[in-house]
Formats: sequence, C-alpha cells, structure tokens
Amino acid sequence: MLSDLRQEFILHFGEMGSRWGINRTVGQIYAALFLSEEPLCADDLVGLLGVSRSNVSMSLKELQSWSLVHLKHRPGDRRDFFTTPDDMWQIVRTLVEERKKREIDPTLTKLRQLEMRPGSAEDAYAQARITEMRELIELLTGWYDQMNKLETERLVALLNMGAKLQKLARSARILPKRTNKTES
Amino acid sequence: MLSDLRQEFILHFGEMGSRWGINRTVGQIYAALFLSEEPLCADDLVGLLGVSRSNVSMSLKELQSWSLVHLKHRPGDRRDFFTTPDDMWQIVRTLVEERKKREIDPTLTKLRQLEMRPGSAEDAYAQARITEMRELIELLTGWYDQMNKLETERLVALLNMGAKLQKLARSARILPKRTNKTES
DNA sequence: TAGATGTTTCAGAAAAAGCTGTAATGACAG
DNA sequence: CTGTCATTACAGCTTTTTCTGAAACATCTA
Repeated sequence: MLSDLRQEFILHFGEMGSRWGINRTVGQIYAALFLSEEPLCADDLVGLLGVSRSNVSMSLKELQSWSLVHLKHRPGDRRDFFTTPDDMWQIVRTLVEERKKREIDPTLTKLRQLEMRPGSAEDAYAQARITEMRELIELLTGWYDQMNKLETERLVALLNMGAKLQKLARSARILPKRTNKTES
Repeated sequence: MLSDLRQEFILHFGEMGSRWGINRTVGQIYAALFLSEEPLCADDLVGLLGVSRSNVSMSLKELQSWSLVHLKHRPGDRRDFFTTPDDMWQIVRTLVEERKKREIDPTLTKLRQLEMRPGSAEDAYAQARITEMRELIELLTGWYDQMNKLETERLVALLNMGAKLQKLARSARILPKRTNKTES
C-alpha cells in the first residue's frame, strides 16, 4: 500500500517531529498527507500507518488546531478528507506563525513581566540578562513580521540575494548601541 | 537561594525547552546558568534546582555536547564551573548551528537520497513533493549560511532594516522559475 | 599508596507521553 | 423516529523518556 520511498520519508519525518516536540504519529500523518496527491481520510491513514483509528482521529484534530491540514469533502461522501497545502511556503509560514503564537509570544509576555518587577539588588544581573533576551527575540520576530508581509516571490528573490545583502550590511551605518554597557 | 524572579524564569524556560524537544532539566540548568553572573558548579545546580547530582552531571554533559555552556576553572579549586556565553547572539548562532548539524543536514541527505531513487510511476508525485521540500530547505539554509558570515553588528543593522529590505524586495527582478511547472 | 574530593556511569524506579478499544455522540437518509 | 455510518472522548494499558542512588572511576595531595 505504501511504497518504500514513501515509507522511508514518513518514518524520517516522524522521527524528526519528535526531536522538535511534535508527536511522532502526528508527524507521520502529516508526512503521509504531504506526499499524497489525493486527499486522504482517517481510515486511509489507519491502513497506511497501522495505528489505531482513535489515534488518527486525535492526531488529525491536533493538526487542524495547528492549521496544518485542510479539510476536503467529496460529493456524496460524508467522510472528512484531508490535505496539506500545495504551497510549501504556505506550510512554512503557518508553522512559524503557530509556534510564534504558542511559544514565542507567551515567552515575551513572561519576560516583560519579569523585567518590570521591582528588582531587588540580587536580581539586577538576572533582569539585565532577561532584557537582553527579550530585545533579541523582539528584533528577530519584528524582522520576521516584516518578511512575512512580502509575497512569496519577492521573499524568494530576497533570500536568493544573500551576497547582495551582505554587501548592503557591510556598508550599513551601524547605529550606536543603546544601553549595552556590557564589559567583554 | 533562588529569588522568585529567577525561579519563574527557570521554570518557564524548562517548560519551553520541553516543547522544543529539549529535556526539561537541561533547559532549567541552562536557564540557571544564563541568569547567573558567577559561574556555577554541579553542586550549586543541585542546590538551586533540587534535582539529583547525577541528573545535573548528565545534563551538563548534554549541554557541553551542544557547545552551549563553557567550562571555567578557579585557581586552587578542582571543581568544574560552568557559564553560558555573555553574548546572546553567540548563543543563537550556536543553537542554530547545532540543530542544523543534527537535524537539518541529515534530513537533506535523506531527501536527496530519496529523490535519486529510480522512481516507479506511483512515486512520481511524492518525489516531486520531496524535491520541493529539499529546494526550500536548501534556500533557507543557504541564506542562513550567508547571514551567519556577517559580524553581529552588521547582522543587527541588517535586521533593523526590515523596511528597507522590503523595498529592495519589491523592486527586485523576479527570476523566471526554474523547473516548477506545477499546475495550481 | 592511602585518603580526600569530585565526576561519571548505569540499572532500575518513577513519571510522562502516547496509544488503544470501547462506548458515547453526532449527522444524516429514509 | 430509527438505523447506519462516521467522529470523538476517555479510562486504562504500553512505551518512552527522564531521574535517581549507589557504585565505579578519576585526580590530586601528602
């Protein structure tokens, strides 16, 4: 039912998933959908992956909550069929967006909250360190937001301009640092 | 021994770690070192976090294998003391580098291998999909490699130029796509 | 070399995560 | 309303991961 090629991809993907905090089965289901030209229904996945019906059901729900799969219906068929978006870039954008929402944003909130807390002397260093971390995350996410606004084609063009960007950076005026008085 | 502020940060960090495939204790130890102005030794961490000596020892070893902590010695003291790099950017670079080495590179190898495999007709779609994925990953890692060459100050300047980059992208000539004849 | 101090290893215990089958729920056609 | 087909929820079992304590292993000092 599943060629060696697809089998291998699916196993690798499940393995990778678990290294990034994604349940192995969820990863495998995603991989199977990713490789399938046709939408698949839950029972297809049970057959393909050999996991229980309920596991498939819950994993699909998880994937839906991440907006990583789309629901499709066939006329005259009550079952739910699933696909992944055709566009790889859309997949990446969604993935980043969701992780940002679930992990980065709450972390920023927490960091800000810790920063404002009236600091006892013993926490001075820790708070400075937290500030550094927050500023770095803000810089990165801010930049990501900018890039995310671009249409894919423009973004690809930009990413392909690595060398040109380096040149730009080399000529860029470096602004005086703000509060960084860290001694080396 | 540990102020509320630091306690909270450490717990949050451990929690986040586990969502990204990093052992909770490893995350907590890292966080504790990150917030500490002074290098800490294994027993300090046992006291601070309330985990077993051996757990600390193994977690530190793990962190060392990721090059995320540095060893320090004090004159006349045999114990190993640990710190995190002062420079947040160095931390990010190391983290990305290690994950690239451990997860991205092996994935690229696997994808290339699957792509070359003489394809039966039924795998044509899957192989095309795999190619798309490989190309995307290569584009991103290639771009990352370029950026990684920049000194931190230049890189920060570049990241701060989000708006300018958008403009550049908007005016960029979009190259004709190579082999992508995907029908929408 | 013995003693003191500090580190690492590892087998098994504990905890967490993941999975399954069953039973409940829902949705629709007739 | 009833029977059929499909989805969902959940209690308990299985597997995996994480953690611990004890013992083995180093390294230094005298």
